[in-house]
Amino acid sequence: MITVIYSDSQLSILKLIHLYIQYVLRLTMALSTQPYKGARDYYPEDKRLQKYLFKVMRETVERFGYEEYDAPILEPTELFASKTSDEIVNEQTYTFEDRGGRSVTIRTEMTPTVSRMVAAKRQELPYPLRWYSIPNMWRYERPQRGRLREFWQLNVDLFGIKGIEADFEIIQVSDAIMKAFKAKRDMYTIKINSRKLINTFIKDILGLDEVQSTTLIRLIDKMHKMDFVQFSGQVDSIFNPSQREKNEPEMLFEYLKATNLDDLPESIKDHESAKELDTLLQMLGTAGIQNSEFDPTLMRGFDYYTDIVFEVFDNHPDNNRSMFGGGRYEGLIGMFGVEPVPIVGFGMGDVTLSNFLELHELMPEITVETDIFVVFIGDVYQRALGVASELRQMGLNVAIGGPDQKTEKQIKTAVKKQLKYALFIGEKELTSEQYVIKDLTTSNEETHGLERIVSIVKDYRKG
RNA sequence: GCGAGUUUAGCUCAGUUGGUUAGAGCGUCGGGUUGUGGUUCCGAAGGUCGUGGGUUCAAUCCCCAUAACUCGCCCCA
Repeated sequence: MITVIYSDSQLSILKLIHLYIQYVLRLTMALSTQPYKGARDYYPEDKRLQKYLFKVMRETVERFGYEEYDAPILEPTELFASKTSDEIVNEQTYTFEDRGGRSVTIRTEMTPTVSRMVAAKRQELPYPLRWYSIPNMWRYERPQRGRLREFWQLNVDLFGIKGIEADFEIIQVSDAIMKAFKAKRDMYTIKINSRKLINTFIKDILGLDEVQSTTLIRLIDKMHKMDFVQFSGQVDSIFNPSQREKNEPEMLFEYLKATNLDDLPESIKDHESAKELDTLLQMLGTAGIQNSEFDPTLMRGFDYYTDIVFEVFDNHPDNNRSMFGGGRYEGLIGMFGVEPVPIVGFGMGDVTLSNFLELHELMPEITVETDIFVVFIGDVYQRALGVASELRQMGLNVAIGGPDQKTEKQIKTAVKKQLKYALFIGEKELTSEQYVIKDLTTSNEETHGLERIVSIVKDYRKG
């Protein structure tokens, strides 16, 4: 055992060294206050907006009889690997091993999960099944406008209806959500296409093989990103010489230029998918959704959708892009060894929706959850707490200043919290049971009993 | 994975053709009012000019690298 005895001056030097080390640590090791790349912090004012968005979504889809479900954010990696392409699983997911050596993946979409849930109770669920969810998802990719790593997505799915009525309902729900957000007809366009129709045309009528079709679909999906000369050049290179001799590329261009079903080439015009599209567009028109139109170039990815697809486009010149969409797809239900179910659905992301609402100035001012802030004056804090409790029992959301805060400070706090009302409680008020309620936005003050105060606040809350 | 732009006070941004103590507005804190804020007046705190290296007598400024952010591309379930 060695005991070291320091002199006073040595101790003060040690203290200085200690302080210096702390200082250096603070400089070099200070934690970043930034949220993780591509993810957002929700401060109360942000969370309020999100609550508004979700509330409108929930109220709208529930009016159509959809029920909310939820599920874990983690799934076994196989669930995604089986369905999605290798590139997505390997490069765009958060995948890791749990402590038991199992590979798990944070969900990047809801389809595998909802398919698993429906398959598990395939026989006992009531059809038509109307389900929705607002899950958060993670994709490992570079953030850019309208795309982050973590986002929330309303998923709405209708299971068990084979006919076009299901597609109609899903598009109608999409439109109802836009309306519920106060969007006007001219702000967005609903573009509709049939994957079955284009597949019939390029495979059965033009006679393209599987590889040609896939390449072509992929190219059509991108055609609005290039000029027509470039596009037609690339289309030509997909067709083989004998197909080119039969003028097939020109037939394709005729097809793609159609702005309504009557413009389609004669060879495909009477196909049942064309008739279905026609019925669908008529149903939408009858339902007052006139801003829906046929767009033969709409593809939405490659393999996923099997029949009707639709996309809601923002008409604003600064944001002329697809906001969200959906269509009919097989899902993964068959993979779980049960009989498949017809599914039509869509997914609506919160980021693109927020962009839309901001750009069209549709984002409302959201009021704070707290109704009223109690400002106590003098040595009455305990008794003011009693009044606050009474108000809470009467249905108000009530906050109170810190026990040591001066009156001025309490008011500043209430104003900074953007509250509408402050309630002043001092000796005078406690004695008379008449309290001063102040409207912080107008500086107007009135003196009332608690009953009257509660009704004033509740009236404001409703408005 | 590729490319462009940005990074100076808590926030929004000036600025220095390389030269002593780097500025503004807003915000924050304290005071002029012991039962009342948002308007006014006075005062204060707050910056290794993103990080590391190089050139130079001297770098916040020039060069290189790197990170973060923003916007595109790729991809998009």
